[in-house]
Amino acid sequence: MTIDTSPAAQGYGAGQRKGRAVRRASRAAGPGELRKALLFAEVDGGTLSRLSADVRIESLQDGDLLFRQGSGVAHLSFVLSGYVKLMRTAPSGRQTLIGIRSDGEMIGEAPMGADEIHTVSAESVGAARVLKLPAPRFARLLKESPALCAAVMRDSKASIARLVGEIEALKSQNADQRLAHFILSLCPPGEDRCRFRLPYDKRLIAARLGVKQETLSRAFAKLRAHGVRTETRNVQVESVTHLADQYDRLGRAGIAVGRSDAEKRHDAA
Amino acid sequence: MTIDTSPAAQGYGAGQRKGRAVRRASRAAGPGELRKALLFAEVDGGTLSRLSADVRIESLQDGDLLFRQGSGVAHLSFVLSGYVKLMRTAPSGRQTLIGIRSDGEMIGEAPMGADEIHTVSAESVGAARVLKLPAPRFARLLKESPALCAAVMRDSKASIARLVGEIEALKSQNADQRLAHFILSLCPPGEDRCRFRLPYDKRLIAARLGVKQETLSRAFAKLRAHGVRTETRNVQVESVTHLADQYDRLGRAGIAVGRSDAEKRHDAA
DNA sequence: CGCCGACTTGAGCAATCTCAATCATGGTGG
DNA sequence: CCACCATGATTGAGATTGCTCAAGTCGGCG
Repeated sequence: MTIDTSPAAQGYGAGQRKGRAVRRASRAAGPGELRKALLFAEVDGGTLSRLSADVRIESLQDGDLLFRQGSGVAHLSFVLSGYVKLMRTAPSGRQTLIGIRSDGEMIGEAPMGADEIHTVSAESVGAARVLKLPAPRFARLLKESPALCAAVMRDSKASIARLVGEIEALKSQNADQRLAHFILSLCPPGEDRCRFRLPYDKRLIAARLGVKQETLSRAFAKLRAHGVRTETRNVQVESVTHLADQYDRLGRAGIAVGRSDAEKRHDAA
Repeated sequence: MTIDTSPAAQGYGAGQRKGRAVRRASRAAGPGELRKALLFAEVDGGTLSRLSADVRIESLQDGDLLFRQGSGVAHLSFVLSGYVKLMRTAPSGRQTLIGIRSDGEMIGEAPMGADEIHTVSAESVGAARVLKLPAPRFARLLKESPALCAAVMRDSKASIARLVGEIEALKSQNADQRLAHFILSLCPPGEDRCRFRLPYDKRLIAARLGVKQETLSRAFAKLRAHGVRTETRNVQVESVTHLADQYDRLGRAGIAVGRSDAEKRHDAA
């Protein structure tokens, strides 16, 4: 992969530690590894073994670039361990976090044919291992395997649901609420009092929630009053149910669709 | 369709003009009508004619509810004329606009089987006509037709791209920029000076851009200095290129992914 | 004419960003 | 071992953006 000089490439200078396209330790892999990709959970073994030729596993270091927005789609990749962040780069050069992928998740979109272009860039967050299979082979099998089609369609639906949820959050919740929701999503189910480690640093969490780092820090401080302790990356939640209850109280008005009928009726009352 | 009393149903009281599930003038339709759905643009006639049984066309009035978030997916629908808005309702009852569909566009997601649930509500904006086909029939044909699968996957990709763009906009642009971008997207291609009509009222545009109506009004006022005149729903753009150039100047810092390498290099210089 | 809905405008306030300083931590070299 | 530095995180102060509430305008329409 070459380093281009288009406007979209701003921020990836040669010799920089971050953003380079260097990868280490690429090795071959078999069909067994493919099962680790959630996409293939319900795909038949026959299709999987046909897919498994030319499958490779690569180890990435923090900041390694997996692919760049605007470049051609050569592989379909999955996270085996670690985290990979997806970003969009505006013509101005500004980068916006679109999502973060972890164990078993697909990185980017499933290629359906030749001549596809990456709509986002993908970069490793810390050390990570990814599984890559050649896009042309995948696209070919996609045409022949209804099971694979079904898997891709299911995955797309899940992606869309996730993105819709994100848009809803950005439009209708303030920073405190988004952080509360994020923390609740990390709490292990079952326990009301819990303790866990943040999956990545606060800078990345801030980007994920769509706020500045300082704002996130203040939001964490505000949640302390609701039973959320943090020391660096460790979080302790006094009571998950209590935090969930306080949810709307952290709220703001939000961006509605004009006035809802509920509001209208309320006015009339 | 019944009116439930769950929290999510707030705002849909019986007897309200808006939000009711009443529809008028449902009539049968043939395979010819199906071609108007963009999803089917490249689907073979055989599949299409098999899909066409039980296809119906319905006329909606402003505020008519097509389906409600949380209800079962009974049909796959397309806009034939007019606009349909997609909204999510939070447990608190607050509604957030997720998207707006117009001519030929699919409303919601393609059903893949039984037991699917609508993740959003759909409501007519002004008068509209929609085409509906039974979900079970569509799901069955989806299993048998690779062409249909390909169409659905292509559509999902487009949806994802649209949603990603929206998230990027919400995270990295301020209200002025989002409005400028929206206006630019409405300008007919080719002409530098142009004049057109806004597709729907400003309340809905505000919800789409994720701001309050008052904020939108002020954003319009600010764009006047950049050659954008508006009188009610009519817009005149002095120079599309000039507006596009002014784009970043309307900007703010935005929510980046930590500091980009570009910024780091800039500091060093 | 008078009302209604859509839109605009103004004033104040709340949330968030910006800039800057500080602090803790871990690693590095002396 | 300690001084030093880089990084991440926190905190403070002030500016900006966008929201809230409220009033006012405007164009249709009965």
